[in-house]
Amino acid sequence: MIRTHQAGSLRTADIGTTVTLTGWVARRRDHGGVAFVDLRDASGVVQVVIRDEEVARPLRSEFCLRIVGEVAARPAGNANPQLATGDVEVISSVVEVLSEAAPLPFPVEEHASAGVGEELRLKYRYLDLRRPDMARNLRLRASVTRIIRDVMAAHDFLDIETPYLTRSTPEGARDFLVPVRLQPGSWYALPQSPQLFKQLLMIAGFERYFQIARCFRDEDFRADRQPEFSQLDIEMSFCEQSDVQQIIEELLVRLWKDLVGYDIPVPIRRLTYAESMRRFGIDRPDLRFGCELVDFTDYFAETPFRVFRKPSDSDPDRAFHVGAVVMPGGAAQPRKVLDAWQDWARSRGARGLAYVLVGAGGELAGPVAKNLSGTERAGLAAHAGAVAGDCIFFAAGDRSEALNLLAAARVEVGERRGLIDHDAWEFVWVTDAPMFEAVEGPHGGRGWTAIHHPFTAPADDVAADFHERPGEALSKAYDIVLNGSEIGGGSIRIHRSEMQQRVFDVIGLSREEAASQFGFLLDAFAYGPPPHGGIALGIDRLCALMAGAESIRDVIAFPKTASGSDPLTGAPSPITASQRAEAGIDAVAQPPG
RNA sequence: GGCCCCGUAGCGCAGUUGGUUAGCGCGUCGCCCUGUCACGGCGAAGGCCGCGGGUUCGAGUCCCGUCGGGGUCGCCA
Repeated sequence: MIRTHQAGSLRTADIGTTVTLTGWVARRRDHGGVAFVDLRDASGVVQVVIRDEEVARPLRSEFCLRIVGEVAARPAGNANPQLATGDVEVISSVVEVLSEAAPLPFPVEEHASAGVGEELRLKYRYLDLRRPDMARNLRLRASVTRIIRDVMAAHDFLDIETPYLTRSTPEGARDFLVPVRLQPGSWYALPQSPQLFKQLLMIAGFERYFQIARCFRDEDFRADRQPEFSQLDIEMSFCEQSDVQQIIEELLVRLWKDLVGYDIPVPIRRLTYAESMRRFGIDRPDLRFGCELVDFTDYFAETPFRVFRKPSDSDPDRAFHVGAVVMPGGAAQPRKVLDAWQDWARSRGARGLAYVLVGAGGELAGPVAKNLSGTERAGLAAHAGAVAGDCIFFAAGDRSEALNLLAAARVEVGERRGLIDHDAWEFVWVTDAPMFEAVEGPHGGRGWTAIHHPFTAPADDVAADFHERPGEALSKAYDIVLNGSEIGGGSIRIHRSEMQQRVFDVIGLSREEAASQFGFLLDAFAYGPPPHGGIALGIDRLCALMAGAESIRDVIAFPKTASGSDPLTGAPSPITASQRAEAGIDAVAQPPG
């Protein structure tokens, strides 16, 4: 006698044996004095024949059963050669109802998995997770973390936990805060990432650290953003960028080979940030299709068309840009559709999206064309790389805003024209991002902020004059991008106090502020920190992409809705006055000393 | 915080220029059929049309507000 709890794993080789199965009733049907129960567990479904109708009749969907029976081949002469529930069935001798089930709030069968409201699914998440596709997602996720631990262990990385109750730092995203009963008026913050702790671990001499860490950020939601999320956090000492990339590539190759059945070509291609922005207008390019952007800034330098000319009153520090993206076959779009593109652009905060249609004979049409000079019209299609029948979309203005619009237009073109191969896996490293970007200062002046984070090392630390011209300084940062989604990012870190101090100077963080917020890290840098660097991979996004899920909610067991609530538990919820008092929420912290 | 879409039976949806008794499929319940597998047949129950105002002789339908869900821009070092 064999015992098994894996209904779906029964095979023809098991015929003749007696098994014990546990699971849920997926379907029950009566035919010819025989009752059939499709019994489902997390591994799949098997059909059980119950000869006692008195036993079978009360069974309803989602009753939890234990069944003892003999595995049998299916009888010949079945009208349907495509067996729905496996190659074998079980003839029951004992059927025990372990627990009954109320009528379901929504269908649990796989074929009905689409189309149920998300809120309802989350309220009954334990039923939602019984659905085979959701169960598959969570099993996939478990496989991902298992392989991560395998690969990390094979390379002697230590799994070290860091605090979830830690110090609030004003940099970056909004913190989730936790009141502290023992020190009324003082608060912990939940970590946005283990960044500072993993750097301290490097100083402590653990040369290779990893952790699958939960991170918390109190920002608005997206389909790929939750307030708490998981990342694979890695840090290494005495390493270069290529060392980190090599580990990640080995990991990604293993994951995709074992779980997707795809061989990722290595080394994964590299793009510099500058090249990515130039060709795709974005630092996370989708390389599954072409339609690369074309720079028209110089082409239109002397244009009579005002929209494409740099305004005389424009900020001299902000680069002016005219760029284009070609929509193959786009000239056939009716006026109504072209107008809809304007609405689309305006919904993204742009003034509009200029376009020129290339006619069958190469002649240009559309409202923009007549504003251009004869010379400009003559060379336009060739410069854009457009042919007869194409539509050329233009964006003009502040360079970062124009590129932003063009990048979105490029993806939109790819989707509308069906240019994106949805079975493709296009990985790319994007490297050499700028250290800083200009921001409005607190009093209206010009300031700088770190693009990656303020512990990222400058690309050339020999010259190391980044503080002289912050806008031109590049960093040793590297992001890993898959199909237009950023799935991870990291950098080589600064390991010398003097350089760290200069970064703080550039971003306008005073010595007092730096000491107050990061003093413990700066102190640690006084004790011989090794050169180090690392990376973090977003596990939720990674799993969502692997599973083909549209939202990371589909690879998280108990996610939250867009307003941050959990319909299952009712969290977040008000607390009582006594809880509030005991937590010391309303107390004012006494300054030390 | 801005913008867009959606809220009709347990679930998924339809509901015409505002018109009389709000429909369909699945599910549920009852009966029948019986090696079926998204079985089939007959029948029944099941509705504050998210909520609150307004316009109108009349509102599921139009307007305003609000709540909830989803998407997106800002935001996410």
